[in-house]
Amino acid sequence: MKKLEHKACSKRILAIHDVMDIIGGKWKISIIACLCSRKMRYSELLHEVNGISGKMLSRDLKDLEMNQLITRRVVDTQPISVEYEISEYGSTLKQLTDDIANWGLEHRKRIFETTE
Amino acid sequence: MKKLEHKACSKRILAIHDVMDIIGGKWKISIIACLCSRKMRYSELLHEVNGISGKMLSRDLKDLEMNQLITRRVVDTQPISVEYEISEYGSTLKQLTDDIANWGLEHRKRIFETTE
DNA sequence: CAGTATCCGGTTTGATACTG
DNA sequence: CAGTATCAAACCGGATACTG
Repeated sequence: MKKLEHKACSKRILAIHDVMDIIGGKWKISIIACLCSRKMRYSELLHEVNGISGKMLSRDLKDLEMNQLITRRVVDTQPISVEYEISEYGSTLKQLTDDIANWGLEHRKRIFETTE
Repeated sequence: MKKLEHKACSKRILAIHDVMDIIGGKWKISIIACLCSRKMRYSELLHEVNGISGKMLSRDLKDLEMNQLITRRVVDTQPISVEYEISEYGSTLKQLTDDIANWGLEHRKRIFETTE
């Protein structure tokens, strides 16, 4: 877990900064959303999270694991595979990722309507 | 409104990418959260959104306005002031920003508990 | 007050090649 | 399969000075 700073200003704004540090960035929410639906291997995520590069995926997975949102388990197949799974704590983000995805879906509709 | 791309892959993941394009980044959610509570002038936001620079604030405000999430109104005082307000569409994000802030507040608690 | 312009270093990201 | 190493490009974001 990363240590947090403490400054004297609006708690809500600080809290939002914290969240964006953890799940902000281009890919993290997508990764979490994927893993909320089912556990996945590295290569599956690489395919599901459209557009992510291997480097970013492994870096973000490391971050998410560090923040205890997901778990990593090496499966002793030949060759090895690695299973990523949402943690109990991580699943407290499920509602949030759902809301984000749903807002995005509605937004798409709106865009396609207004731009014909 | 920005045009969106269209590729053949999971709609939910695409939707999430859209959302992160719009409200991702370091400051945008904080700005929206502020404006959800009340309309504010530029200088107020500069003070409320702890740590943001003038450049980033005006850039993000422009982005948010372009996406029709907020409105900008020049008030003819001397010197002029500018009032930013959440739009009707932008207020559909209120629940989301609340959820993010609340998750962040809980997360802070958790961190301070586990790291003593 | 509400910005814009410029400079500039740091971070993020992607492509590609490589490893166990 | 599941990554790591390296390089280069793009973008982010702060400080400062300036404008109407």
